[in-house]
Amino acid sequence: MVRTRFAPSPTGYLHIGGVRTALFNWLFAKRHGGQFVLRIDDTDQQRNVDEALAPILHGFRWLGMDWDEGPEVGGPFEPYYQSQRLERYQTAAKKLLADGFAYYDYATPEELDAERKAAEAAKRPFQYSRAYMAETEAERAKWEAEGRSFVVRLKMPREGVCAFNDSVRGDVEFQWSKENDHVIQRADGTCLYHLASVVDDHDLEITHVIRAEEHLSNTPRQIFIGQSLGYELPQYAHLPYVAEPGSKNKLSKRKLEKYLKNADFKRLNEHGQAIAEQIKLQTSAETFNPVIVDFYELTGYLPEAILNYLVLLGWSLDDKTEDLTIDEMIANFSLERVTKAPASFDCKKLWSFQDRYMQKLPLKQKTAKCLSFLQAAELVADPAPCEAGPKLTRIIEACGDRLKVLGDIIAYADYFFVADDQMKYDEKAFAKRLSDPQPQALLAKFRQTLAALETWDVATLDKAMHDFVAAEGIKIGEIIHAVRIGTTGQGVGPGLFDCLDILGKESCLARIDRTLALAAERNAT
RNA sequence: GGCCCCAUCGUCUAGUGGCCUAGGACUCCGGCCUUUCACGCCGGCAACACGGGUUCGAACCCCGUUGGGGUCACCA
Repeated sequence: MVRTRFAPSPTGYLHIGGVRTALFNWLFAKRHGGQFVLRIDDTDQQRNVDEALAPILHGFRWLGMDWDEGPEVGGPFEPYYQSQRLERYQTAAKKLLADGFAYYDYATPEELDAERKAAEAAKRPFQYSRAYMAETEAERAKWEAEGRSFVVRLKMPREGVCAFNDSVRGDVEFQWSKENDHVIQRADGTCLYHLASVVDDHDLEITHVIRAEEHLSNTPRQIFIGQSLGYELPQYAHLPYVAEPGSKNKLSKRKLEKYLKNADFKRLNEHGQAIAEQIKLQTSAETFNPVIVDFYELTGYLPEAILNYLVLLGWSLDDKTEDLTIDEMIANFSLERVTKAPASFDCKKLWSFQDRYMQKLPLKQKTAKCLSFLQAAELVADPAPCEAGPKLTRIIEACGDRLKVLGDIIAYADYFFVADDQMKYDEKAFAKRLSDPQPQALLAKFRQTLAALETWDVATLDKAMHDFVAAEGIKIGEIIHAVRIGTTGQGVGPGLFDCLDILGKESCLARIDRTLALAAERNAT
């Protein structure tokens, strides 16, 4: 039975790189009919774990990555919080101590620091001298008489090699002599990550530890802990990390300012910020930016698109396949096809996946999802009046592939829902197309044509416009932009006849009248 | 700096000794279409880091160089 895990630390947000790691774990478990467990690595923080965890669990749910065991769902190995498993680690530490694989260390941080500095000055790698190591009661008593407190350190081997097989890197070797005696238990009795992690992986019967490459150099000490405790070791797989846009540095949550200098990243971010503003979302750069998964949910990306983009970051099916359904990912995922080199986060490519998935989304679903954005923007009441649905469907059809994310509906649809006398104008477009008397006169004249129409549909409007153009001997561009701005306030948008049709005759005429009046007013000043 | 990992178009990648004149995708650049925008269509630019081997033959194997990155906590 394959069991994998993802072990987030409750930080308050779900990092996109973390999702990629989690996704690979999840896919691997699913592929082998195994289980995926979520374990919370909260050995360090005590307060507000629930609060800091909520966005992470929410992110997993949104992405559709369900966990078989873990917070909220429970499981046979409860609890799934490291903060609640302290006794297990202490027991393990005790055993390590009893078997001579760990020792009490009475060195003060200052003494340790001095050793470290001396090593540095002598240009040799630091290795603790074990000067304050105590392995017998007598030694302990001696140090304690001096009033010293202790931590528990691993007594790492100082010769030989640590060799292990990694599912993505192949055979890896480390010299034991280069390893340090890592602390596994603090003076206050609490235990550290490496001990906790190894004990938990064993207790939770994790078979495959699939994690980011940054843990590769931690592996020897974890192997030492595991072996010393008599555990059967899991199979390791170290994934290349996700790198910054346009560089090979590890993508981090703390370097937002730097990423914003990347034009693509900046554009993606600004687009999201604009939507957030429209739905009156209070955002902070810390938790709302393209490195954090919430960003994509809040602005209306589709989870399948995100997942599809991420799965291809360090993995591929073959030389051609780009679009994969979740089922196809599960059916085909393998660690053997994971790349070794880090992959940069490419905003443009993510965007193109989103675009394609958006166009594939059935109209009915798109309508339902867009509706909640319009409601958040307070353009449509909640619950929605019954005429809103069909109208929105028509708008979305008219928008076609202009909608790249669900949140785009706001910018494309606001003028369809706003009262005629509340419609806002894009001033640049107004100035360009309606500041001269000529287009104003044409618009006024075309208004009469529209007023005279008895039927009001796309075909009729289209014909009316073309007849008008022919009769006036003008080019269509000379009138159509003025009509668009006159009725929608915008210089760009869906096909004009669709817009007019959706708006209806009464609104169109009222809006054109208002526009004409405004233009006249501006002529005068 | 020590240790470890990595190295194909700008980016994500295919490629496991001959099928490679190196394939696909995104981006970019032309052109077409077009009432705006967005699509769509057609075409194009663009890579095996370098140097040695091994071999009849190397993007693929070996060694070295260079470059990039990760990691060196009483963080996770």
